[in-house]
Amino acid sequence: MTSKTVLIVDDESAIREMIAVALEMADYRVLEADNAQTAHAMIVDDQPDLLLLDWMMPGTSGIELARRLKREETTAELPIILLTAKSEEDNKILGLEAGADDYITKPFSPRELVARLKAVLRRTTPRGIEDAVEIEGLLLDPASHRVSAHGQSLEIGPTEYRLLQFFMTHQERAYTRGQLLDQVWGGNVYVEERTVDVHIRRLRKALGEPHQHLIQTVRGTGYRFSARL
Amino acid sequence: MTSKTVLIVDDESAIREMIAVALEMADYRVLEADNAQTAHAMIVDDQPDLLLLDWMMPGTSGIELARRLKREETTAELPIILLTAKSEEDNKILGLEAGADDYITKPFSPRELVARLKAVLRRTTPRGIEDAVEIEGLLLDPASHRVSAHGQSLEIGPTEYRLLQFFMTHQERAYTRGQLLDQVWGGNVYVEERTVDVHIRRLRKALGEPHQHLIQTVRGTGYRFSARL
DNA sequence: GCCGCTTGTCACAAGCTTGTCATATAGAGA
DNA sequence: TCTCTATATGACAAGCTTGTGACAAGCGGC
Repeated sequence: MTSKTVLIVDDESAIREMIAVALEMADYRVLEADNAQTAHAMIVDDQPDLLLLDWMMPGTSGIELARRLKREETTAELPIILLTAKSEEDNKILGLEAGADDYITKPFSPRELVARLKAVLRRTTPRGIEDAVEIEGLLLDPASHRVSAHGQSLEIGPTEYRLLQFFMTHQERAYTRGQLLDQVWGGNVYVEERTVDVHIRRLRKALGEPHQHLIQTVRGTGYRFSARL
Repeated sequence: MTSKTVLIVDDESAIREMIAVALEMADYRVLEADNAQTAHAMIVDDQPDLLLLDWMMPGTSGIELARRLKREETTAELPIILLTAKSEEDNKILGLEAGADDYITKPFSPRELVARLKAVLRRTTPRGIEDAVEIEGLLLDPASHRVSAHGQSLEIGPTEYRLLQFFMTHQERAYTRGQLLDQVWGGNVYVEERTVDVHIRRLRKALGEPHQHLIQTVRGTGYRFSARL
């Protein structure tokens, strides 16, 4: 299994360190940030799979960041676990309202943390990362990181794989080249929009004749993945 | 699409000019300021959509201005891209802490600038999630950017799509060709009014026999979209 | 350091769209 | 019915947008 990336946001480096160690032992990739701004940048750039967010921080607070992330389309799906020293019910409510998926009060044991984190990930990644997606005989299996058409496995490059995975988990919806760049390439990469075209072509080629029609051009807009004609 | 306004703040007029040209070519509206004070006034008055801010300036520095803007509620949401001659990591951190959304080091190519600017705008402009509209089996779904009649998707060009979308969201009301031009083509475009006729025809053709009657001619005035006879 | 694979760009080819015209039709009023 | 005016249509050339093949730089493994 490809290991997940977790971004820890907390202003106290000791706490970050403690958590990081625990997560690394549990085989997660770990990123750290000590304030909301940096965190936001890292989220856009590195696209972590989960956010461990401290509730109280100088500057933009955790809640504030959570709200902002939920508002933006590209980050709205990112699961968030709030960390807080206060155990009051009020905060819990506020946190969940802000879009947090779970909530842990300090102090907590590394074991508890990892357990909750697993639970949230299990809950929030119903498809794509874990489960294989299949459509019209085209199968993408994240576990083996392989794509096959009617059992016959296909030759496909890394970028095309990511592109296909994104498409298969976001069907029936048109995306602009810019959005695809954000979602598949990651945030602050500076790439020509037309590059998307080239990868679309490579993907189409890799899929072969029988599945070409799944990747549809939406003239004047971008592309769409759809089983419908 | 209405073009976005970008405010460039830099004390060197040569740099401002260079950037302004690049942005204008990319179809942005450009404002310029050579110091933080003027910039602040322009932000309040003209409400630009994005700020390109030089980091080092005489008087109030870029960072300082950024901090100030983030503190004020009315301007906190304004996306900021910092420009700087220094490529040190320190500044990047400082900049992001001050609330910048991205960061470009001089020298940079106009293309890179425009690309980043687009990315930031895309990220910060909350994507309006419009709902699908349906009438008499005719369905227009903005998400998938598709029009279908009783499940069967229709072949339709970009302009006809926009025209239909406008009509479906503004039913039971007659519009003159001029109004349609304004609404669908966008304000400052000079096209022959008769052109609307042609697109109406194309739209009718695309809709096919069963839905023709929805697009009605209002003699002496213009057109109307209506389910009523 | 060399080799092979992946990527991002370009330049050019193809394919669609679009705004206009010229011409055919259809309405309205006399 | 006839006439005048407003619309509908079919055809087109220019302008854009997208598809392609080739290529060079970047990266990782040997």
